[in-house]
Amino acid sequence: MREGLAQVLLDWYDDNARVMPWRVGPADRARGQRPDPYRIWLSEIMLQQTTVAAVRDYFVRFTNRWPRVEDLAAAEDAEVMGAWAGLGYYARARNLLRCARVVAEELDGRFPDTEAELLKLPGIGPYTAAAVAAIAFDRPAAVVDGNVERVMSRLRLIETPLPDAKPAIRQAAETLTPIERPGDYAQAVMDLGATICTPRNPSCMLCPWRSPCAAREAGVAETLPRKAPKKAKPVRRGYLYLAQRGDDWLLEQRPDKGLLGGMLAFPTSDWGEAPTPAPPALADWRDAGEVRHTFTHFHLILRVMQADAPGPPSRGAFAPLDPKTLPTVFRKAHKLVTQGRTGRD
DNA sequence: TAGACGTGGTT
DNA sequence: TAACCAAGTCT
Repeated sequence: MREGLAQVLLDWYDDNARVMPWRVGPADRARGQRPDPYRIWLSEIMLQQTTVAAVRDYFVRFTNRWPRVEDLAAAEDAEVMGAWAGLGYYARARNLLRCARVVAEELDGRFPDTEAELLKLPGIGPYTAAAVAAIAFDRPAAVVDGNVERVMSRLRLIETPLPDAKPAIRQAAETLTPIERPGDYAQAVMDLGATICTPRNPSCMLCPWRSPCAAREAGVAETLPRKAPKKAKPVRRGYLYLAQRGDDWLLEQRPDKGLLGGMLAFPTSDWGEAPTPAPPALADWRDAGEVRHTFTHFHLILRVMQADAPGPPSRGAFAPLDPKTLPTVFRKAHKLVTQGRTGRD
């Protein structure tokens, strides 16, 4: 009897599953071990638009510090934002806390086990709802992330550029999702996309789906999925102010909405074509150099101004600083003056 | 609905 | 070096 495509992939996964701190591997899963929904949810939030390599240490740190969703829900906002610093997309951390508090306080500490209910929680969209339902609760939910878009567009030779191809891709993904072992299947497709069906130089010779992959057959696997061209990033400039009093630094918390929202920060001017200087205290400001940083949609060049004996600040407050709790752009500025390097991106 | 929203590794 | 890419969500 011929095995279905899902079964072929599950066989491949049984031998090739990657080991990850939040994952219950196929062998343990077969013995009946169940994943912890809290850990699956946390890993999925961290993994949004973020590589496994970048997430690993943060995940271990978070779960050591906050082993259960109730622990995370009880944490101070600033503690969690500081622990998230460096991972990026900080709205995820704000929504993470909101979600943990809803689950702890209104759902008795238990995550919902259906896509529809998960989707109602902050920070959980279509992908994450499906991933948690499938991986944590073994529901036959179709996960569609960047890996799956690539795998499906190749397997079924979907040549329509993204995002117009999304309905066809979802259709293909839902059709393939099995009733048996849907959680392992979800992880298997993503492992396939991450290790075999890669964006460039896919290892088609090693692929369990090399037959019947339509794009491989047509010799165009590497060109899929097609995507609309990206827009060029503009350059913005600004001033950043480093004021010290002994071991204390002048710091402020950024507003909850917008770029780097809710994060600890050094005071800056506005960022634009011709920024207006905005020193946060009367002082003898000196030019300490330049920091360059690239965000998702623009390049930033910051003129770093430094002062040692500033007057009373008009914004922020002086406090001890652990630079690890700063977003990367501010960590670069701190490093510039503490290690005397020119910050390049 | 298209744009906002980070970062670090790879090519 | 500049561009591209990675387990998306929100507005």
